[in-house]
Amino acid sequence: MKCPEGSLQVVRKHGKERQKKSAKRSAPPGGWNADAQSMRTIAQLAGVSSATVSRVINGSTAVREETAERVRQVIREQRYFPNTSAITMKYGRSGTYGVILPDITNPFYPDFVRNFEAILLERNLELLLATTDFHTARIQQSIRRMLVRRVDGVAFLSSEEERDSLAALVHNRVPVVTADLQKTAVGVSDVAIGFAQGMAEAVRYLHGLGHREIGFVGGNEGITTSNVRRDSFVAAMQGAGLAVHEELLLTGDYRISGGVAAAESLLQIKRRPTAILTANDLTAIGVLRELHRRGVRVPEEISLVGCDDIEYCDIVSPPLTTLRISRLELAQRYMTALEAGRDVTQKGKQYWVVPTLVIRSSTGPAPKAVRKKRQK
Amino acid sequence: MKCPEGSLQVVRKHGKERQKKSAKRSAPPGGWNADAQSMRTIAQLAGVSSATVSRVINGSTAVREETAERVRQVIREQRYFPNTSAITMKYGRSGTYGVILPDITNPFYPDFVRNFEAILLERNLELLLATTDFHTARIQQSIRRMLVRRVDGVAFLSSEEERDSLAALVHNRVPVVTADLQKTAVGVSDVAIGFAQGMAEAVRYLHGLGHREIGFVGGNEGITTSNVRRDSFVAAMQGAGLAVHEELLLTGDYRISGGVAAAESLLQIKRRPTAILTANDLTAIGVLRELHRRGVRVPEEISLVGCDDIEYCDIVSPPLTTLRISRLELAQRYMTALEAGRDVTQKGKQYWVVPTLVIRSSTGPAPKAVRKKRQK
DNA sequence: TTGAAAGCGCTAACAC
DNA sequence: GTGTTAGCGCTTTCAA
Repeated sequence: MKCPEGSLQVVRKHGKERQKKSAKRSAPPGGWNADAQSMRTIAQLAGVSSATVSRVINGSTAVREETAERVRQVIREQRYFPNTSAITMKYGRSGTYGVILPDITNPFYPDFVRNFEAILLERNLELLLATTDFHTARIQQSIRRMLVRRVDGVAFLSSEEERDSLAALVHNRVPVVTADLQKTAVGVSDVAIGFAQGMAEAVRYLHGLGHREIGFVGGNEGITTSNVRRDSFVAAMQGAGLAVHEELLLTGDYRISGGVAAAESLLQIKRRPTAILTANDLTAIGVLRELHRRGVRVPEEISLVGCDDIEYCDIVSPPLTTLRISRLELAQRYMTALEAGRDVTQKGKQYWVVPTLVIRSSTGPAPKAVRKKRQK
Repeated sequence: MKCPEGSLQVVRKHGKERQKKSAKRSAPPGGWNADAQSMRTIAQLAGVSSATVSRVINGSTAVREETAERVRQVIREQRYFPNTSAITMKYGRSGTYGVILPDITNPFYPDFVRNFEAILLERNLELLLATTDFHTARIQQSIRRMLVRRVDGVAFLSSEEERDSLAALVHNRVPVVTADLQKTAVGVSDVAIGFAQGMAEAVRYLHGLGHREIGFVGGNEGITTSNVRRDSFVAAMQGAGLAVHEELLLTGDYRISGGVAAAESLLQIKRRPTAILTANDLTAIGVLRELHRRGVRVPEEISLVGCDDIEYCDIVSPPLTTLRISRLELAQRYMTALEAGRDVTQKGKQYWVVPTLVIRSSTGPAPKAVRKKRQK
């Protein structure tokens, strides 16, 4: 189909004719022009050049107030709004920050997104969201999406360590902020959760309640953030002078299902713990659910501590004791890191968010007495 | 600051010099060029014109295979990726769909986003997310964000009816798909939930269990989707030949807090219902929580039915009976509607998703006998 | 089969 | 104080 009707095409509208093009557009009787308007349209209607329109929009003082007002008037009448892709093209930056998440169905992340979006909105910035479902391929795809959209920075909350993929961002001058990797690199900052303190506090608290056999259900095997949490737990136990039993160190998947599975295994073990710490609340909820199903009472027989403090901690029964990680603080830290990291030739900085222990009803005194009685 | 150092600026790099500009960029020793690459860079390295590079990237057959391969080689070596804002500018469309949500912390929506994102990904499309927190100002702001980013369509799941704001989208040739308004307009399609059937099924089920005094806790007062749900409930009751008592028709806010508040009121009322239907699961969870706190047993004293079937229905105790709305189906319907609605001069279509009743443990036989005994 | 060049909307450097 | 114009990266005629 090469336009058989032809002749029309012969009229080339090149060169100087460009100027005339949008002049031909006339507003329909109903009101304003349905076509996307450009600055030229506005300029012509206001009897100025597009440069002046640009100046008015960007608040340049070098425009006579009278002219500016006329331009603003036309802008309002025409309901004109700028085309950000032109601006993006001009500057090579898009006023957009990317957020890469592992799993948007974990309530922790929507909460983060909500806070982060609010911060961006204040700065008139945009959010580009990508979720990875813990898949490496999706991570790489997400990073590419960020690159082609020319984002100004990436908040990378996907737990997996992806140095190589992230390098592509840094090479393209896109600062990156990772989650909880506890290390930085050129162009890559990190926001870590103070699990050392958090786990220490939780273990101390449980120890104070008389617990000595404490189990841990981590996140996905091999993922960096899982390791950090597990190691922090182990360190906390040692710090409290408690023995860590390998068989009580389980892995989950940061989801309810993983908690359920871990609880199943835990109940098979002879050395049953009197308390369980988990890598996140969903895991704890899964554990709770399985314990409940098996008729194990919480906290009478086993105490349970989650991590994150998602809203649902408070609706399960018993409400979960948990290590709260403030999503607002996290979002703020990310924004700070992103802004401070704009120069990707510099080494990134390390930021911290310290969790706080929120005590609810899933924890109680260790059941020594109870167990002894039963065993008789 | 008008460049006092002057002389350097005198060398204007205009006109034909443009061609030379990127030729000066040389790849650093480490490997590939850290500057964002353009097609010109690739073209020069491959010894072709940028038009040819474009053809190769877009799979035009009119390129000799040998040339094409050479170009692909350079693209790989240079890790080149296109700049979408240039494409957006060229076409006036961005390959992005906007999603406007009321509240991303309601697990229903992340679930939707997840499914919708997956569908977009298949089509190589992007997602622009905005949340409104039920505020009109935020809705308008979101719509503007969609406009300036030149989205190709908007999935508007924010419950409030915003005909006027949405008109701005349609005027700019952006098709809109609303949620559950049960009406369409030029350029505006709608995906509605079959609450008529759903509520009828739920009421029939409860009626079958002997319930006659059934209460309803809706969503935010005055919001269209709230009205639809309440009206569907009322119709369902009438259809089942049951009386609707005004005092048993309460409003909530689609959140846990609203359910809590509604339950408080409900327990004050003399005519205590034996069953409660709610506008969504969060509301039901709130009701459940308050009933639990007040020592009212579910389902022995009061049966409870939610709506949505979020994951947390299954972790509260007792697990919630609910009207399941499939997020996958919803996302698919939205995509279909968005694609079918591309011609904004046509009237939109009405689509439906029918909920299904999922029976868990929060519902049981009406407690007639129990109550009578107690009253003695 | 390939290249040259216009043009998408915007900004900024420069001219007046 | 305002206008003119190049140029951001890409696609797409049209010409060769």
